[in-house]
Amino acid sequence: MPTIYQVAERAGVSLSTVSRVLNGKASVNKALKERVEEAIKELNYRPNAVARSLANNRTDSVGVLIPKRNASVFSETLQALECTLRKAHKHVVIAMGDPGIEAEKEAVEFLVSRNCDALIIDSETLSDEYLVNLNQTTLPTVLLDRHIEEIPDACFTFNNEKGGYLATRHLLELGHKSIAYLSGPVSKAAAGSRLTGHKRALLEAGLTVNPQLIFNGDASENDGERGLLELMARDLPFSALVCASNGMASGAIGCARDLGMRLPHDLSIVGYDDMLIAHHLHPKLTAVHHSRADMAAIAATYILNKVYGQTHHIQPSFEPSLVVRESTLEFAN
Amino acid sequence: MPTIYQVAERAGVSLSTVSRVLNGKASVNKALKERVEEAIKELNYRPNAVARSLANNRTDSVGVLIPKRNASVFSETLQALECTLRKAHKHVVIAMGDPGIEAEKEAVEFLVSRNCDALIIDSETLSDEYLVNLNQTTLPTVLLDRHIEEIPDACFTFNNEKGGYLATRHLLELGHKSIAYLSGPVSKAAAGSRLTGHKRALLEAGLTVNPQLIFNGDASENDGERGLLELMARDLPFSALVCASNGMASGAIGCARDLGMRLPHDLSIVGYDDMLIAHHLHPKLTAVHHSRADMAAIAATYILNKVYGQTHHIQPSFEPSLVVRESTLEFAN
DNA sequence: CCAGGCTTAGAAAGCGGTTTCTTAACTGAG
DNA sequence: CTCAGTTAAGAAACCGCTTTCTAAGCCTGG
Repeated sequence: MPTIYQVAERAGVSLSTVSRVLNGKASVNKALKERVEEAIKELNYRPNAVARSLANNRTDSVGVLIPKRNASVFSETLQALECTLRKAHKHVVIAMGDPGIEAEKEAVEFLVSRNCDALIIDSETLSDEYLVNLNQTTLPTVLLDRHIEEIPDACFTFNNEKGGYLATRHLLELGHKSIAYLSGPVSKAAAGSRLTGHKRALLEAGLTVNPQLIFNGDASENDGERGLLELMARDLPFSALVCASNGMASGAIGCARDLGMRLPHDLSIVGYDDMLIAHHLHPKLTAVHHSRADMAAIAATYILNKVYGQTHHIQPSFEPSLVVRESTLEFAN
Repeated sequence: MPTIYQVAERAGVSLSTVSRVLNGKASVNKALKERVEEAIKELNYRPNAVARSLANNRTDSVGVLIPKRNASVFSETLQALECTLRKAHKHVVIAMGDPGIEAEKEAVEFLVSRNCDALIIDSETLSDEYLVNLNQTTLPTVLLDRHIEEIPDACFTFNNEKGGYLATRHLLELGHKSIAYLSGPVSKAAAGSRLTGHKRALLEAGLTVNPQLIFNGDASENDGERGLLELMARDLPFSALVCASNGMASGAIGCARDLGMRLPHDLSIVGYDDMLIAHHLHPKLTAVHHSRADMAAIAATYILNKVYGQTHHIQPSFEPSLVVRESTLEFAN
């Protein structure tokens, strides 16, 4: 690998001049500039990124921490981040937290020790305090799908309340009056908001919220099955079901089928968020959609602006929408 | 951030001594060593990875190129790579090729320009010649799911022939005699091998290979549907179908259902490779499975040995296996 | 008791860039 | 024509660490 020194030698100039040509910050004589550029081509020279980083105190790399969650969440997010950042010549260093707070802290440490310029974190586990501290004292950090009071600018979240609202309103518009709900863990803000939206839709429609129609699970496929069984055991008839995650929807659908129900005729089901699952289930699942890709791209752009002094326009718009597929049907008596 | 110099000062030694303590390569006086370690703790010192890289001419980073293919392939591979490499304190820099040879070359360039120590590439697009040259003249490179004659050691592939064989043999064992086959693009080695395996199973069972029962598609869901329709139009009865990709299996299942067929009673279907889809389809899809995670982990370990002089034992065993779910049934005349 | 061999610590030279500082040359105004 | 004021190129310091080189100190054996 040729160095800047060899380029200078070949062009008959000092290495400062070569550097100036490379960075274009200071003016250099046109003739010299051309000689340098020629030398660069002839030697097939490429500046050493490491040396540059050392001198600049900047690595042009962004650390990304995504837990080993389900495949589609993971890859959609990462693909969008990588794409946005690479266009700006930043690279993505990745760490995948094993579940567990210690493992995730270690992953963050790992990223920090690699001298990333910024961090993008998607974690439910790490504490507010830790993240605020990280952001304020160590590295600029943005959070995906999470909100923390102290650092609102650094947080990017979906409008889960609206998502829950949309799901339920869709069913209401189809004429359903008795709508059950499989909730994710309400200790998590996202699950709580979705449920809030569900309730708002009911109230707006003049209906009452019946806690007997709400099941609290952990968002897993397994709990989808358990939830449906338990709701049915409560002996309160319902013609539609909102699942706050597509994993639960998948479990519920399988369970319903095992029970001999015909879908969507006997039960309309709305799911949430995982488009890959939604597409492959049968019936194809009507579900609330929000674009993790959009969120990721915006978060990455925010970093570009904040850390690298770029000036992209950001329009933080990633509202949920409802994608109607085949799992919901008009209420027929 | 404290530097090694400040540590030296505080410990009252030279920075060479601190360096030696850090790297443990040369012996240092026990008392001094303790003083240094104390100073490190007190200052909360962490060596600067960039400076270290510059001095060592080594970044401890491995570039990974994975095309933006389907989510589960992507994330399974990446998760395994990251996990294996991080345990060895190497980090993963990621680039995602947009489809297209130029975009992928650019992505490789990007990784090379970041001074990665090695490359792990999963690409169907890049030419043999380019990859051989890359491996031999630029950076140690390993290839995932691809075989190139000139650099056999650097290639890690699945036994697709065996996979195709297993799929078909399963159906034969269930008593099926007339088995249709939806193939991926035979120009790709993997698809060709699977088909070869399929044929071998037929021949072994004393059956003949009927080209009328083979459809060549592009592995997409869409072509699964097209394929099934075309095969049925050929008016040659078949009781079972092998799909060389789960995408096609998904398309075929949807199509079969639209045609009013009952699965698996009217048609047994075997799929290939994507466990996520296989799980969520209905009926749950019996499919050939091979572990991309295993392959990725082994490839990463190979890099660890070759580039970083480690000495892990490698046992390159990732044979395909058949996961029987619900989409295949005994042939009942 | 002293020469020779080892061990160990410090000084200094890189690694490959960026940037400040210096100086030489050139500009234009008085 | 001279002198202050710019401009542009080179010299050198620096980023933080590793490693070679040098030399000091110790031990051992003759």
